Amino acid sequence: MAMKGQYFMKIKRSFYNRDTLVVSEELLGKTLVHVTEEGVTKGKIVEVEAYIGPNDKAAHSYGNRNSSRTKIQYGEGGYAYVYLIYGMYNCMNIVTNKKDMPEAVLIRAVEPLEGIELMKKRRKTDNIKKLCNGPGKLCQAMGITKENYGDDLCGELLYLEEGIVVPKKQILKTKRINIDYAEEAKDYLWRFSIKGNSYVSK
DNA sequence: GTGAAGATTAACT
DNA sequence: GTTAATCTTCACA
Repeated sequence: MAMKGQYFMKIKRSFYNRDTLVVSEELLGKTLVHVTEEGVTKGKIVEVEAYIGPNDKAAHSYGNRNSSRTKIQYGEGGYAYVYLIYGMYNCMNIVTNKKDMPEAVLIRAVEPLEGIELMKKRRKTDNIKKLCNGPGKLCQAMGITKENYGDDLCGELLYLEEGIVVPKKQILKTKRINIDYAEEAKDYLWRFSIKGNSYVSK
């Protein structure tokens, strides 16, 4: 089989084992891939949020809380941290930084690339713009559940591929949303999105 | 063992 | 703008 070239290379562990804010920015434009029995779905990451445990009141791992839920964040980067929120929706995070650094990046929105029919079936809608424009929605569309908790992103089922490189001036930094309880942490500009992309969440 | 709250979404008024 | 849906996790006893 011919060399696929850099645009389809799987992202390596070393990418994730770096500073969380740097990884967050560089995640934009990359392709999220999930292989399931029903088929393959791919989406371009267009919006993310960083959660840096020890100093981030919004993070589940704030103050180095280490529970059965957050423990995956204490390992190496490059693993999936999936949790159920409000009893109904799953949210997918990518664990970043090195061992004993409980940090992660929440995937908030992707642009559907492959397996769009499957996404429509799972989401029960034909509106492409609404398939993956939110953390709960993209997990539903791509079939990501807490069964994927701890999955190795350097494995074969759930991983990232190189995508387009997003120029700095197209990266929008804004405050995170829906975390008003987090006091001063809610003002951090830790939400990154691709400027003008119509698939980001509302 | 018991209870409160949440990194959301869709459907309402 | 407001609210219900729905269940795991965490804090406390």
